[in-house]
Amino acid sequence: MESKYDSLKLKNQLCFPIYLCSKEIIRKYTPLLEKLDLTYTQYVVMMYFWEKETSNVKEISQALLLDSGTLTPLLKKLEAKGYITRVRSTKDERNLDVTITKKGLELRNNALSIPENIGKCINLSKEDLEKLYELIYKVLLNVLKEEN
Amino acid sequence: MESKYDSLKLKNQLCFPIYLCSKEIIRKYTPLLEKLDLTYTQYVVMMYFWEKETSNVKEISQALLLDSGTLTPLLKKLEAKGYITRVRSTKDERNLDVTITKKGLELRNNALSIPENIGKCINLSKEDLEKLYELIYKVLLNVLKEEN
DNA sequence: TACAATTAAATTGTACACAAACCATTGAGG
DNA sequence: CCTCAATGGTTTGTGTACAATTTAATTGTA
Repeated sequence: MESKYDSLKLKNQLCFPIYLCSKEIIRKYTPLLEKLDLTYTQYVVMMYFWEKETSNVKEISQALLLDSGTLTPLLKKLEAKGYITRVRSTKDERNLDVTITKKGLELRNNALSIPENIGKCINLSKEDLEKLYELIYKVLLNVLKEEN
Repeated sequence: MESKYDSLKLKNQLCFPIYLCSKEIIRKYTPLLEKLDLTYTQYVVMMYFWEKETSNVKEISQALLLDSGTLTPLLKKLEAKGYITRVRSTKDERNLDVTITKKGLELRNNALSIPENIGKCINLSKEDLEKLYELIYKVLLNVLKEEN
């Protein structure tokens, strides 16, 4: 029987399974990342630095869609672990120059097995993977596009 | 040029856009849910109670994949808002009977416009929506299946 | 050149999210 | 019965996550 409340049923929600997927995949990462002494978010930031060795809070924030209020303590933790350095820019003291260290760069070698490992958990065919990637990106762009 | 590190590039990660999607959609919910005095997680729990008026922490935890350590304070907040009641079961004092109140049930009427509103942000065709739903569910089941 | 507006980070406050430890209740075996 | 293992929930500790506020530095402008 239909009801005007059908759209509020959990099984008709798209966001809920996406939210669960995100949480549960991240949970799969946790034991793998423990060996690197990283959390998932820290791992994402390290992936960013493996591609761009120097940056600042604003750039990271824009690239990873993370708030400065999230990044500030997170970067301090990565600095404490010796993976990055944090120094005020001499050109513009408002900016914080964040740079990966030798230790941080070397960490990448210990992370090489992780993507494969997670891929096994996700366990999709190549076509499904590509389609999912395409659709998730489409949603992400749509959600970010809207200014309302 | 190829590199052995390619699999660690952010753009080759599937989890990252899923994680962003989840966060950003939830962010779209926030202003809509403000009118109901709910956060996203609280909203999910209320949707659960709109379908099942009485439950307990263990059942909710299993249905929504939320830890009891997350649920305890969250349910206390919903109780403080008057949307649910929390009473120890008389049959087995270990269980907590959680029941939606009249006020909590009535709240559903104020939530009716939300799914449509979010749908507009996500802005996918019917086919894309169905495909995405299917794929996300497939991933979720795979990730949950694995016991390693 | 003062000084208002802007900018980049940091801080504050609230709310998950979950592992691990804890605690009270219950049920099962001796 | 009595004890002890199992169960269901709560608490504690750590780490995001972000809105809103604050602070310090810089820039644009009268």
